[in-house]
Amino acid sequence: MSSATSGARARARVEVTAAIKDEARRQLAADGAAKLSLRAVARELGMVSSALYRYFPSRDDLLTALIIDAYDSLGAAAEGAHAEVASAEPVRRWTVVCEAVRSWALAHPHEYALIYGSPVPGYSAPDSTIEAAARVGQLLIGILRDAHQGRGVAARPLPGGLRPEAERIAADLAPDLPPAVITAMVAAWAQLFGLVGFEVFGQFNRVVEDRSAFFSYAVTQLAHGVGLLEQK
Amino acid sequence: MSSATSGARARARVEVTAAIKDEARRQLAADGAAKLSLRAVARELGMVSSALYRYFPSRDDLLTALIIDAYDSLGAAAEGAHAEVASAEPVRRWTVVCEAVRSWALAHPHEYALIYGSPVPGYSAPDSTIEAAARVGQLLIGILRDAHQGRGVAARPLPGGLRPEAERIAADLAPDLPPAVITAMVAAWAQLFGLVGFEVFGQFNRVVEDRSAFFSYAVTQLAHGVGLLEQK
DNA sequence: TCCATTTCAAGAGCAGTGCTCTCGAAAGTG
DNA sequence: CACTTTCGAGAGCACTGCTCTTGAAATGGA
Repeated sequence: MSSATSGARARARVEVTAAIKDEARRQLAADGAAKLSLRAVARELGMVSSALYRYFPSRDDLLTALIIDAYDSLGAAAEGAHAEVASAEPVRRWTVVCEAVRSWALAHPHEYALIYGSPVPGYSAPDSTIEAAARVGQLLIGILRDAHQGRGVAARPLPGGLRPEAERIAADLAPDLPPAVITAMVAAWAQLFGLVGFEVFGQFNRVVEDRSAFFSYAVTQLAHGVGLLEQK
Repeated sequence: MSSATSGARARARVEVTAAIKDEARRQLAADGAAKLSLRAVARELGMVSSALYRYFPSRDDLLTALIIDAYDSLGAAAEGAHAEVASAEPVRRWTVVCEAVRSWALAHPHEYALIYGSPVPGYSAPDSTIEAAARVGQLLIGILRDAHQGRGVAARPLPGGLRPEAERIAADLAPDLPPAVITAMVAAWAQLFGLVGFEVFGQFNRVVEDRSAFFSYAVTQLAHGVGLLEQK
């Protein structure tokens, strides 16, 4: 059967591709993206460097694959944590998602740097990444939506100048939510990664010591800032 | 005179050192830190690469020098902008400083990435950077201090668990301010760079369009979050 | 089954990198 | 004037991403 035989080839191909990504991820976790070397990956896999180009046309393409995986890994971590408290009150669900993001980032600092640190020079995010990148945001939107339906969110007034932009953002992300809420949420989204980034990248060194307590306080403030009300 | 002659040598040395940094900064601004090449810098300066090691013992040392300069440049930009509104009300001073940080970051994206993006692999910030790095934070603290003396800041209660850490932070940064205020300020400080980073690094692509309006709204919220009161 | 085509690993090679070492010519010092 | 320090130049090492060619498999149609 042609499908079986070519399937065997295809299977071998995905296996090698996966092995390359795994080894690349290992090196990434160990030394960071800057030191990820195609030749070292090939060497570790017992193949010659030029053979690797049959699977990834360039180093940047390998990195792109790792970026997408990292977004997925972070998204899965956040979704998994959220699922365990899916029926809790919104503020709790919000903080749990934020804590999951932080935990993942601390456990995978180099992968975090890959997706939320300085962008790789020549690289511009291909469309394949934007879906994976949006998962955490979607999660937060879902929480706000539930809270909104249960009247657990109080939108604060927007400054007049921001009205058109806020309506545009809301139309794109969540037409069923008040523009003021979704706009505040986008700001909180960025601010969340400011908090996480400062901790992962060492900006809190010699400033914040009890970082867990500090983070948990900060994301609770963030939740209140988007209008989520403590209830029950 | 020995001081004059050796002064001539020393002068030549600082001149060459400055020329190297200038050319390195040019390449950094053009292509980013990853593509900064010692050999290319030397080539552009008409010297051979090995000669450059008389001035910077390694590529990382050159980068460190650029990092310190970037912190200083950002700090100067923020301080300069603040000086022009030094007598305005606190919320305005706060937003002006934030806007200055954003403007500087947008004008110098690669330098911004150098100091607030992913840290360089082997590199750990030497003590010489921490002073330069603190300038924006000091500015924000100063604004809060003035507002506090004018009763223009309302501290929100801290969760009990954060109390010891908040007092530690306050003792380090501003013993004359309420721990709740200074702690909220540290969070806002990190969140500010989350907002700026998302814009500079392209995370707002296809999400936020009118970024100036959005940013100005977000940092005003931030000001209120730390307890700054709008006053006439 | 045989043959043409496609797929792939291997090797050599190119241009570039950071960095080290040695050497000789300056410049400053007693 | 001799002596020492400083500095630029050059060669060279080990490494990188990437390309090209070559030869051996695996695949698929006749």
